[in-house]
Amino acid sequence: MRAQIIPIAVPNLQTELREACSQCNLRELCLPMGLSGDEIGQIDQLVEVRRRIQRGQHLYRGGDSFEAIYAIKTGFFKTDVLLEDGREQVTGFQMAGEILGMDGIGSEKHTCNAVALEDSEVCVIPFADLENYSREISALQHHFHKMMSREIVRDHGVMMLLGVMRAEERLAAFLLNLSQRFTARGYSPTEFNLRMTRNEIGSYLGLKLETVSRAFSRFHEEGLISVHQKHIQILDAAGLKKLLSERRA
Amino acid sequence: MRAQIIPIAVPNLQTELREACSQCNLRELCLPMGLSGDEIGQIDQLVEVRRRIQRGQHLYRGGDSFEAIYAIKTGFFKTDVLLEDGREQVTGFQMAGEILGMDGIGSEKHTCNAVALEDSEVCVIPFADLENYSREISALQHHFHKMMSREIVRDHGVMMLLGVMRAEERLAAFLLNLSQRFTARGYSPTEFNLRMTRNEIGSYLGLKLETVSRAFSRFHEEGLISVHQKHIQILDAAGLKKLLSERRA
DNA sequence: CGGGAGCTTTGATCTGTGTCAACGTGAAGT
DNA sequence: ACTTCACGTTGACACAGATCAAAGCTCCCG
Repeated sequence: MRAQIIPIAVPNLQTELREACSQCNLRELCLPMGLSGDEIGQIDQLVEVRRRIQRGQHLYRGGDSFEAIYAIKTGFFKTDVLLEDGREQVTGFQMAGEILGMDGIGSEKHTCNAVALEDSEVCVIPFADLENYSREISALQHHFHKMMSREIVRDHGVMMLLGVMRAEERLAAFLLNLSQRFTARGYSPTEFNLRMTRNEIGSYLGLKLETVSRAFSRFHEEGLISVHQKHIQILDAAGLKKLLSERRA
Repeated sequence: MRAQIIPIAVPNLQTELREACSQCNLRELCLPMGLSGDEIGQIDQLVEVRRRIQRGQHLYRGGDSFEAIYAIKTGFFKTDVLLEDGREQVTGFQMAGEILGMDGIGSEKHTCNAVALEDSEVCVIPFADLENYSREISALQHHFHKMMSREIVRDHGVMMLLGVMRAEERLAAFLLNLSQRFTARGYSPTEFNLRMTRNEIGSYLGLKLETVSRAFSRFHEEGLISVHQKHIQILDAAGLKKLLSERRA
């Protein structure tokens, strides 16, 4: 059921592909959201190239020169920033239809790392082209602004997690957020596989992996979720939500 | 030396004023950064109105409908988000030349509160107008994208603070960041007055006010800074930087 | 000039999460 | 089937920062 893919050999095991937005089943979720049929047709040339990124490989690294943003076609990524001493902060997990690379616009260099957590494909959107099309298609311009703004709002949510929530609140918020995003993509709201390790979850939530593991176990004991390794089932979403709204003395 | 200001009476104690970007001494720092003289002239009509916000008043609140972004002409703001139970996360402190309100683009409503920490003036930039001008003036378009991107990068820095740094590292990073921003505005790199309370600093850094106070005292004892109430003097910037790069076992 | 409100400092104690350590588990390869 | 390796779980203990409490400093207002 997936659109036609023509693999072409390229350097370092990544494969380039062609694909038009107008044919893409993510068009309602991704960059073209809200564009008319005509307008989507106009931006079909915007994505000239798709790139495959194997699990564990970097899409880009902090310091790489910024040329393009990337729309995730399939797969799952994390972005992180590193302190000189090696401490890592995962700044986000991104899934199909989400955009990577907007961090690089401001300085013309990427400022974080983007790593595939499973074999993935991204649509390469040369940024200069995007700005050109944006000047012609105001719906595209506006939607791009919305996406950047939402990234800022998302980041505020993470600050809230990190700044004021306790460990179990953080994990509950994390699970509910994943559930909601999987739902928007047509997957089960209650059952999914985590693509990231406990350590990566911990780094995102500002916790150590042991604390994440204990919180999972606690949720399991309390019947809120069922956990088997990376497989998660949400048994009591309302219970998880209650954790968030109930303030401890 | 300040440009002409014409006060006009308006509701709720705020005053509207007119001011052209081409006359503004912040033009090298603010939205018009990098525009040619001609281009700055073109956007002079973009800012139709200036607004005075008294200390303690809101420029906007979460939930307010989004119409405009704001360039700070003078003064100092904080932005924060609230949890239902009242816990507050300060997401940033903004000073002259910085932009407020980009959080609202994505949902057409503001998603945080912006509060003046001292009597302030902002230039109101109607967002629809900004998008229109952006389609004509590509340097403006590009610079606006850079500003949004930098906001994202800034937020990643805060996540790093909150996620992986210890209390004294957070405060050191905070002070160095303020120092650098004051410097960029022509103020002393080593001596300034904090506009925010210990509680607000704590909320920004994910710490309690007592912890912030103790960290200030500790820096003082160690000769890194001198603190008298809100007046801060940085005595050993290198020492503060060292705190950041030295990892504790 | 006195009183009070808001903010800050400092001390004593508590606690959630980190740290360290040992063991369990599942997947991949030989 | 056995080994290996990366990842996950669990327990015991430590500690950074939270919490609780009291007192000090400034500035404003009457």
